[in-house]
Amino acid sequence: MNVTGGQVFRWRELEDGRWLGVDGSAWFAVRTAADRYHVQSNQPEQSFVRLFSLDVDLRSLHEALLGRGPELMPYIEAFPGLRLVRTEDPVEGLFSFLCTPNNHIKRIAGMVRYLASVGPLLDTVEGEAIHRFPGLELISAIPEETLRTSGFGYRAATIPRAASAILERGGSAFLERIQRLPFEEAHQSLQELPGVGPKLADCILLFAFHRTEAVPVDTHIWQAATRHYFPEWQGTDLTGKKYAQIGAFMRERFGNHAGWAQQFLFHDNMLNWRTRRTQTSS
DNA sequence: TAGGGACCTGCC
DNA sequence: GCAGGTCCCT
Repeated sequence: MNVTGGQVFRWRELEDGRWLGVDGSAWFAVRTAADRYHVQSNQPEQSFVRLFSLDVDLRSLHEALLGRGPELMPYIEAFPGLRLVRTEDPVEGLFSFLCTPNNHIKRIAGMVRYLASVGPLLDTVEGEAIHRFPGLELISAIPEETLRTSGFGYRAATIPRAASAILERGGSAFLERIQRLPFEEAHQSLQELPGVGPKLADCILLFAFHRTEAVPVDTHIWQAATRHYFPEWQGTDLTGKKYAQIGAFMRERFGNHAGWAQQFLFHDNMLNWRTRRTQTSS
């Protein structure tokens, strides 16, 4: 099973080889063995099934994707177990992605872990304190200076301000509205929040709200898109207009599965872009 | 719209 | 320099 997305920021490997993760008020300690998972959790099994979309039949999903985009074949074959997560708490995904701009995974994970530590204690597992991710009020109350000294850099300012902006718009009601809104409107609304541009809006929709038609276009998807779909753009820069065109193209091609297609392209390029660039530049 | 630069920090 | 961008300014 391969999983990418915001929620992986709160998964880590324990010394005994198990993976410990938190989602909403649920925690999971997972041991993988052959083709099975052994899961210890404070929640019933359905929570785990839901989180990892284990109820999604990958075989028919792959067929649907390949029917629209045969160019995905090598990526699907390379990552046959790739899945989108389906998180419980949009607040966690939203604020996790506010940590990502112009940043790298390792540091992002540390920042997300710090934010989580502000939340209420859920449990203690293997000596590890498990925190529920803080709610909007708690996040909005974190002083910028505290985040600055905790290594958040300039994101120290946007994170509490974004929480306040959501609260001003109704808090959880705003989040529920985002969930129901047509895609383009939801994408626009999220960009009212400080620190949220087109890319983060797509990440938040895909990973925090499980809007599977969302297509975050980062450097990896830009490379894949110019390789497969827009060869005439090779060597040019990604602009706002091209960003929108890539998403629209992917949605037209893959419909509500565009986000899944994005994941295959992203995952492949993420793992192979260094060698690929070496090949093409030499 | 497109182009350019600043922005925190840490790793390659 | 650059990393899973955004914001602000010509």
